[in-house]
Amino acid sequence: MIFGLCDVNNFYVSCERSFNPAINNRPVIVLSNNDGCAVARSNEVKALGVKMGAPLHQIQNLVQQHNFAVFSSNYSLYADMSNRFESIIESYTPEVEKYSCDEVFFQLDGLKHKGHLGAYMRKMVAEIKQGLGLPVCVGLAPTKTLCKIANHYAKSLSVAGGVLALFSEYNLKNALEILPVNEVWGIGRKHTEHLAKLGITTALQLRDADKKWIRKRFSVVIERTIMELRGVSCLELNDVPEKKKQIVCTRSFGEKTSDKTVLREAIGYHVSRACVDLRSQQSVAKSITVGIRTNPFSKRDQQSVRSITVELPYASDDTRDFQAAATQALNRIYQADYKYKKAGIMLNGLSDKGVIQYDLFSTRQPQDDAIMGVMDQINNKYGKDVLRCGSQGFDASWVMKSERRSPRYTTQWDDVIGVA
DNA sequence: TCTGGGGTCCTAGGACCC
DNA sequence: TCTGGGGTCCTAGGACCC
Repeated sequence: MIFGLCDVNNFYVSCERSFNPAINNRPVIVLSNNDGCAVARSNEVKALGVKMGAPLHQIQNLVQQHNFAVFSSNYSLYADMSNRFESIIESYTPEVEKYSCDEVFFQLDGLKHKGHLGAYMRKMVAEIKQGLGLPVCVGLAPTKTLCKIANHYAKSLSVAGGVLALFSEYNLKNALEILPVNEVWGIGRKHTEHLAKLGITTALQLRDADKKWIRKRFSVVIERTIMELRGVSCLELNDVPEKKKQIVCTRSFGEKTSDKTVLREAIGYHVSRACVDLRSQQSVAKSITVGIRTNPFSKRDQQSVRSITVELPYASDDTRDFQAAATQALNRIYQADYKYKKAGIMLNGLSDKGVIQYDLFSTRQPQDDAIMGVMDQINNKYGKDVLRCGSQGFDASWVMKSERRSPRYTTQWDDVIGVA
């Protein structure tokens, strides 16, 4: 088997740089929602020791001192660049799995006729750089887990051409020997601590450990990781994107609030978003969870974290059903004496729309379905939320901060460079 | 009052990923 | 004063069934 992984270096930062070459040699960070944390860092910023997710207010000194370029997240730009990135890869091999917005797995087994695969991949890397201005690296290996590692070295060693392959036992052994075990895909903080107690600190030690013994102490997940490190492929390429099994929408507020109406509107907004998502994958949901919480970082505020799940009598994809359930849920968990910082909802128990059983006594008529369809169509055509439920409100006083967003270069006519 | 063994389904919580 | 959001998979344990 020949797997590949192509991944964009510092994706959000690279998108910003692609349209703004003036920041090519400056340290750059992109912030999370609400302009809270640094979720993407240029190499210069990483070199200064700024960690993933560092709160902006804690790194202000560095930001000033080194003249960082700071951006709010510009999701429409990143989503569009992500699609273009994937298309180019698809033109090189038909078997691809989009793993995340900046990572694509693929298989090359059918492409031996293309000649030297390393050269073929270097051509792809160059085309992505040329066409999108995005720097990418490619790792090639017999399993997905090893691809991650090959990709890691392609990046950290700044390999010429951006492509690194790991196939021979000699190369694999050298690569795994010096790799800390926490760099292995699937080994997080907890497992790293646990493994250290068993004397396992490198990827090579993990690979050569007794897999049954490890399985007893951990789970089948790590056993699979061991097999993957040995070059036995256990994780297949998921080339048909699967439907989501739950849909989550949560946001922090720009400012704390105790106002129930504001909470209701925020939740109403999330319900609408989630239901659009639900319908677009032709699913229905059986229950909705509504949650509200105070700011966990505040030392002064009284803390409260509450959530509740409401079952619908029948699985639905109708925004109105979930709005009603959400209102009910909020009434049960809301307490006036807290300052809330975040609200969210989750749709659970998803299944395919085709197979819902209507109750014999259900009052719902099938033609009701048309209403939601029409609403989605109108909103698609004239813009998000032109048509909406009243419970969503109109002024959205809870909206988050996004003070340094760059223009939507590729998805808004007015923002396209060169358009007056 | 004594009381077996096997199976499924569901949920909560933990761990991990980007 | 300021600290993101959206997912998946696995396991253990309880409820229930025969």
